[in-house]
Amino acid sequence: MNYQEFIDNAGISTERLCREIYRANRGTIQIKKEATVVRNLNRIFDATLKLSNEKGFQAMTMRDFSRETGLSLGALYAYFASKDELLEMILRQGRRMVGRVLGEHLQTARGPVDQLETAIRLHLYLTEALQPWFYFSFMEAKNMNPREREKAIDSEMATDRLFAAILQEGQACGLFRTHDVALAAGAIKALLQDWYVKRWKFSRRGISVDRYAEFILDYVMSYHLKGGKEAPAACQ
Amino acid sequence: MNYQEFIDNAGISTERLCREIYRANRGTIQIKKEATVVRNLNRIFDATLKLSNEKGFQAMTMRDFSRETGLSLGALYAYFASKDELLEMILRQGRRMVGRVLGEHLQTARGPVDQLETAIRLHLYLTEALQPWFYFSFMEAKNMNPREREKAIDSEMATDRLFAAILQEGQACGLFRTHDVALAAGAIKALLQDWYVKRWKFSRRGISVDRYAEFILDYVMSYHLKGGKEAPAACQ
DNA sequence: GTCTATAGTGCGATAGAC
DNA sequence: GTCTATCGCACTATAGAC
Repeated sequence: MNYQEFIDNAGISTERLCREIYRANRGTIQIKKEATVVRNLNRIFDATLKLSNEKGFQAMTMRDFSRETGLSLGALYAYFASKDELLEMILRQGRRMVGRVLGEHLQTARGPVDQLETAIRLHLYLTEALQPWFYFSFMEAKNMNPREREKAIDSEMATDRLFAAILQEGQACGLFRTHDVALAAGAIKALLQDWYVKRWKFSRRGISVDRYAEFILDYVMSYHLKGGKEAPAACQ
Repeated sequence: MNYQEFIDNAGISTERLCREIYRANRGTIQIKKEATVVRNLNRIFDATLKLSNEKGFQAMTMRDFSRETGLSLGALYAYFASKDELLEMILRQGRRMVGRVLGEHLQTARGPVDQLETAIRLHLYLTEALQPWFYFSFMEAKNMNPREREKAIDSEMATDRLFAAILQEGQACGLFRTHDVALAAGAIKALLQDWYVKRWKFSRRGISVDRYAEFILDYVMSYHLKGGKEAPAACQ
């Protein structure tokens, strides 16, 4: 799998995201014509991520927001009841899409090495495709209300556990060297996170996401894989 | 070197930091009695880092701040002319202390392996000792004015270059395997950064800073070191 | 469905008493 | 050196015209 293949298969598009949001929030969104809602939600999301990622969600005023979206203050409040609800809507829907994509693509791999590679590529490609959302979610987490923050922490821990489980299995069947799996899983996560948190650095250097995927895989495997690359029978 | 030894030698203390800040800002601080200034600057710094790291510098109001420091609004403005100047004062002084400590301790190492270990431990221990400041500086960077943001980026790039130079030297003299040094330096930085950005995760698991230092060193060295650990003569 | 105009709130910063 | 009291402003959110 490379990034282009991932994009072709994953079914990630802002259009789809906005349509899902509309259908999930028919209660709070006052506008009734689906085409209008989808068009404007697109603008609303782009503007929120852009302005927040430039100067923070709290610091983004509704006037900035109105200018960026091209909608008036009054019109904006037809789509959400408060700034806080806007935040929640974006986070919730992003989480849903991330969960769907991970769930659909993770189970295909067989054996720890293949699983580890798939999980790393999948996370990296997903964060590339939704980079503004991941950056937003990461940077705003500490400013959220307790409920939203807890969900962000849950999600962080779930990723750690996913990688830890793969590493554990690889150790159990004798394919990987023995290490603290929690620390090692955290390290993988840190390397993946760097991609969307420091995107400017990689862009500046002209590093593509596929190139970075190769790099991380090399880095991680050189720590975990034993010298002889023959898989023991226990690893399928 | 372990963390305790670092602390005993590094001369990092809030008291010292506050005294330096006072002397560097005699122009803008209206209060004249040094003892008073140092005592209150201590409160001001602790409160800023605490409140900002809980909910963001922008979201911290001067009224929250007054409550946390125990000083009135009027009193606070005797120490800085605006909220923005407070931000700048804290960033500037932190940078100065970080620069001093790195400058004093980095040159002692000889040979790429020793240099790499020293640089990693030093960065890790420094971020541990000043964790609230590093976290603050990292999370608020994108909300700063252009001048401050540029300084934060410069500092990030300088660390990358420091690690890249060590790796480059190690490769040149045949001690390290050949890799993209810029990517590898960034990876080291990402692993170090995880320590102060995700401190809650490590605390929760009871991982000490010395334990994490061993982990990172193992991780990084297993990627760079060639099989035979004998250093070629060219590496001193 | 989108607009303009504005009510009501809470902010950063200051003046002047002690 | 620190306080209380308050100014002027910019914000979020809403009401009502079109």
